Amino acid sequence: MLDKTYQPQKIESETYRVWEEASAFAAGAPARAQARPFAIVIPPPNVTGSLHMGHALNNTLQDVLVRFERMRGRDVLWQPGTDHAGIATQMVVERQLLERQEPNRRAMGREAFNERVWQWKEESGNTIVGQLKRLGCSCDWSRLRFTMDEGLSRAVRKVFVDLYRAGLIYKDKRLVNWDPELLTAISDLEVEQLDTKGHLWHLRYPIEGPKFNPDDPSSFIVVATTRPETMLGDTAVAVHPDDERYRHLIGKNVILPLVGRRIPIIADEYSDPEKGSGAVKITPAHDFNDFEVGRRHNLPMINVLSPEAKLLLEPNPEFTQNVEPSAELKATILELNGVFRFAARNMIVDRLDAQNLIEKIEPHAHTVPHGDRSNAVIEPRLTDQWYVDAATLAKPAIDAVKRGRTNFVPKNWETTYFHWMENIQPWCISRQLWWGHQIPAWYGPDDKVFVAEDEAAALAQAKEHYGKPVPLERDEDVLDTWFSSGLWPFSTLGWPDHTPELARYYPTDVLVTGFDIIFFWIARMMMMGLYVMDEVPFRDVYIHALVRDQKGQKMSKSKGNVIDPLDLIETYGADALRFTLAAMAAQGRDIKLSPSRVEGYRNFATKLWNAARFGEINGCVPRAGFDPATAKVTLNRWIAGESERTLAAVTEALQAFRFNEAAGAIYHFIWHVYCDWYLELIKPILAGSDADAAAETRTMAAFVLDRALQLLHPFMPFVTEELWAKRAAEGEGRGSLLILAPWPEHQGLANAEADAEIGWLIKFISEVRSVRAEMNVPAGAKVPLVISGASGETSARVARHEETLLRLARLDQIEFGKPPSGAVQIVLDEAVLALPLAGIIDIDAESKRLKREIDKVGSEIKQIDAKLANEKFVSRAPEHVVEEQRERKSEAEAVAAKLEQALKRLEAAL
RNA sequence: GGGCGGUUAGCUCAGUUGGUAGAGCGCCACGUUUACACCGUGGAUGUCGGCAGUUCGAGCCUGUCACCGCCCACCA
Repeated sequence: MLDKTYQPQKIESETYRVWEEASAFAAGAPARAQARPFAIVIPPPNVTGSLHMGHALNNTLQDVLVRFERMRGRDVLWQPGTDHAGIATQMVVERQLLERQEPNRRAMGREAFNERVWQWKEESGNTIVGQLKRLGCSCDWSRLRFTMDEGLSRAVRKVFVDLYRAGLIYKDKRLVNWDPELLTAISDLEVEQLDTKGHLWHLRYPIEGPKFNPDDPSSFIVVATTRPETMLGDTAVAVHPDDERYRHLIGKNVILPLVGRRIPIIADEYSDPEKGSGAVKITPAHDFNDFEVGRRHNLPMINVLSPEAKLLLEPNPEFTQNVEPSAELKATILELNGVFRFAARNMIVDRLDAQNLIEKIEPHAHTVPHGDRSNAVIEPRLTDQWYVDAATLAKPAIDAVKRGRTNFVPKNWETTYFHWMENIQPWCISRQLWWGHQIPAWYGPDDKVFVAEDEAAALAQAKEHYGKPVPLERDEDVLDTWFSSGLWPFSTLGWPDHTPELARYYPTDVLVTGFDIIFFWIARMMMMGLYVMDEVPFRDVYIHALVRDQKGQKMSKSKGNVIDPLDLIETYGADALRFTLAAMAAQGRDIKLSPSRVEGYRNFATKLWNAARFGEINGCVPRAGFDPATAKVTLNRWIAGESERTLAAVTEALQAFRFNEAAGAIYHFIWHVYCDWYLELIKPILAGSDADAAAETRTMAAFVLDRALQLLHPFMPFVTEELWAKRAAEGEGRGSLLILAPWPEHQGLANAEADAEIGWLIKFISEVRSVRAEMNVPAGAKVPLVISGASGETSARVARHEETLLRLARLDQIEFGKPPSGAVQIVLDEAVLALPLAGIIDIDAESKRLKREIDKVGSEIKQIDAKLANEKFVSRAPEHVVEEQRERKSEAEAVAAKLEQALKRLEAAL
C-alpha cells in the first residue's frame, strides 16, 4: 500500500543503489552490442567543487538525454570525470595550509606539496561525485576519470610532444598577463577587464637641449598616463607622424625624469592625437601596445617590476643599462626599490610634482585587467612561456562548424564561436604552478630544450645531441588546466591507445554545457579533437543558460550569491529540482530560479503518486499482452490517443533539445488530462455494472499510467522508478527496472470519434459547473437538467455517459424536453442545457449573465465580419483561413441565436 | 567600439513555419466527490517596451528609439 504522500528522502538513495547494482548505467552491455551507441562526456567538475546550480542544470539536462536515449535502446555512455583545476585546487590547499598554520607551499617543497594535494583530492575530491548521484545522474561511474590519471597524463604528454614536433607548440619571450599574486602567467581568457575609476596624469618630459622651464611649453612634451609608476621603464615617447603639434620634435630626445635616461621621440601611428596630450610614453616591458611599438622601433625593453609587482631597480642591469647613475638616480633607486607598484605610484607622482613635472591630474574611468581567480590587477610582464599556435589549429575547427559537422544549439552561438576563433591569439599554456601536468621539456647545460614524453627519451635525445650523456633539468612549469580538458572527449576513452571504447564512442553525440566556456573548453576540444583524432569531438553542442541570481549576476562562491541545489533536493526531492530546471531550460534564456516553482513540481510528483495510489486501490493492474488498440470503451480509446499525442510531443521536443516543451507536455498530460479528467471520468465505470467495461478500464488506466511513468522517467527518475516497482506484483514487466524499459512506440491509437465524444463530455461538464458556480448554486445541491434541441448523436452520448454526467456535473436527473421557465440555460453546440433553478437563483443575475454571453459572441461576430468584409482578406488570405473564419462566424451566429432565445424565455418567466 | 540576448497577467517565465494571447506561483469565491488540502471546482487580470513599416492580417518579419543584461576589444 502506497503512502499518502510521496516522500523522496525515503526512496532516493535506495533507488539509486538498485540502479547501480543492476549496472543500469554501464555502457557496452552485452544486450546492446548491436545497438547504436550514444555518448556524452560530462563537463568535468573541478575536484575542489561542490554541486552548484550550474552543475545541477547542466547534469540534469544530460541525464534527461541519457535516460531518454537509453530507453530508446541506444548503447549509452555517459562518461564521467573530474578536472584537476590547477590554480583553483592549488589555492584551496594553500589556504588550508594557512588555516592550519602549517608550513606553506614553498617551505614544503614541490614534491611534498603535490603529495599533499593528492591526499586532499583522495579525501574530499569526490564530494561532487556523491552529489551528482544524489541528483540522479546515471553516469557510468565504473569509467570515472580524472585529468591527472596516468592515462590522461600520458595523453597530455603525447599531444604536447606531437604539437611541438609539428611546430604548433613553441617557446617564446613576449609579454604575458602576469598575476602578481599567484605568481604565474595566465591566458587572455583568464583576464577580466573591470571598469575602474582612476586618474590620468599628464607628465612633463623635458626636451633635451633647452633648459626645462615649467612656463615654457617648448621646453617639454606632455605625456598622459594612467600608470605613472611605469615611467621608470619608458624607452621612448611616441607621437603621430601627421600630428602638426609635434612634427618638429620627431627625432629629438627627452630626458626621462628621475632617471636621466635620454629617450627618443618617435613617430608611430599607434599614437592617437585625440587621446591624452597626443604624445604617449612607451613602456615596452609593461604594456601590450607599447611592446608592439617597441618591436617596430627596436626599442630596448626595460623591466622595472618584480614578479610580485614591486619596483625592481636594484640589482637590475636592465634598468641602468642606458644611463650613467647620477647621485640623484642612486638616491631614487635606494628609495624606490622594492616598493609595491601602487605605493610607488604615489611616491613617483610626489617626486615629479616637486619638480614641477605634473601638468595636471584628471579623473579617468577606464578598464583595468584583473586575474579571474586572484582578482589581482594583472601586470603585463616580459617572460619566457610556452605557446600553442592556436590560429593554425583553429582553421579546421572553424571549418567543421561551417560545414555542419558540429552543430550548435541554439545556432546563434556559432557567431560567437566564429568571431573568437577567427581572431584567436597564441594560447599561453605554461603556468608557474606546481599542481598540474608538468611540461615534458628538459633542458641541457646550455639551455638547449629536449621535448619528449618521458625523461628517458629526453636523455636519449640529449645524448644524441651532445654526443655523450648529460644531466638534464626538467621545465618546472605545468600546463594550463584547459590543455588537458581539451583532450577530454578522447583521453577519457583511452587515447592514445586504440581502445574499443574510443572506436565505438568517438565522436560523441552531444556536448551539453554553458556558454561561459565556449572559448575555454568547446573551442579547445574542437581544435584538439580535429588535430589529434582528425574528427570532431561531438556532433551537437547544446548550449544552455546560466542559472543567475536575482540581479542577473552569475552565481559564484566569491560573490556569495549561491543557492545550494542540495538544500532544494533535501526539501523537495531531486525529482522536483530536476523537473524545475528542465522545465525552465528554454533555449537562449537565462534561468532565475524560484523556490515556489520547485515546490510546485514537488506537488506534481505527489499528484502522480496519488494517481498511482488510485490505481492501486481500484485494482488497476498492467496486463501482459494488452493491446490498447483493442479497447472498446470510448473513454479508453480517447485516453490511449491522448497518451500517444503526449508521447509524440515529448519525443519530438527531446530530439530537438527543447527540454521545457517536453517537460510541459508530460506535466500537462499527467495532471490535466489523466488526473483531472480520465480518472474522474472512469469512476462511474469502475463502480458500474458493466464488468467488461470496468475490466478494460482498469487495464487501460494501468497501461496509461505506465506510459506516463516512461515518459516522465528522464525528468523524474526516482518517483517513476519507485512507482514502476510498486505496481501490482502480477503486472506486466514485473521485476524490471524502468530505467531499462523501452521508450513507448507509436501505434496509431488516436481516434477522432473518441476525441470528439470525450471533448463534448468535458465541455458539457465544464459548462454546467461554470454556470453553477456563477449562479451560486451550492456545491452540494443536486439539480435536474433538461436538454432541448438535442441531435440524435447528442442523445446517444447522453445515454452512454449519463452516470458520469450526473456525478461530475452534480445532477440528479437528465431529461429531454422544453426548457422550463426561469431556468439557467447553456448553449452546447446544437443543444440547450437548462437547469431549472427557479427560486434558487436570481433571475436578474441570470439575465445579466446571458446578456454578457451575447455581447461576447456579438463582438466576436463583429470582428469576423470585419475580416470577411475586407475584400483583400477574402481574395489574398489562403482559402482554408477564410473558410475557417466563415465557419467560426456561422457557429458564433448559431450560439448567439440560441442565447437570444434563452434570454427571451427567461424574460418570459418574469 | 563591435557582437548577442531581453522587455508578454501581480511575480517567474512559455509562445519555431505571421491567422481566435498561455503555464506555474500568487490572488478571489466555493468545497459536494473515500487517489491527492503537496487537493478539487469556478473566477479575475494583458494597448505582448515606444514609434514607423511590410502584410488581407504582426507578440512573431523589417527599421528605429528607449531601458536592462551579457560577451568580446589594445583605448594612453
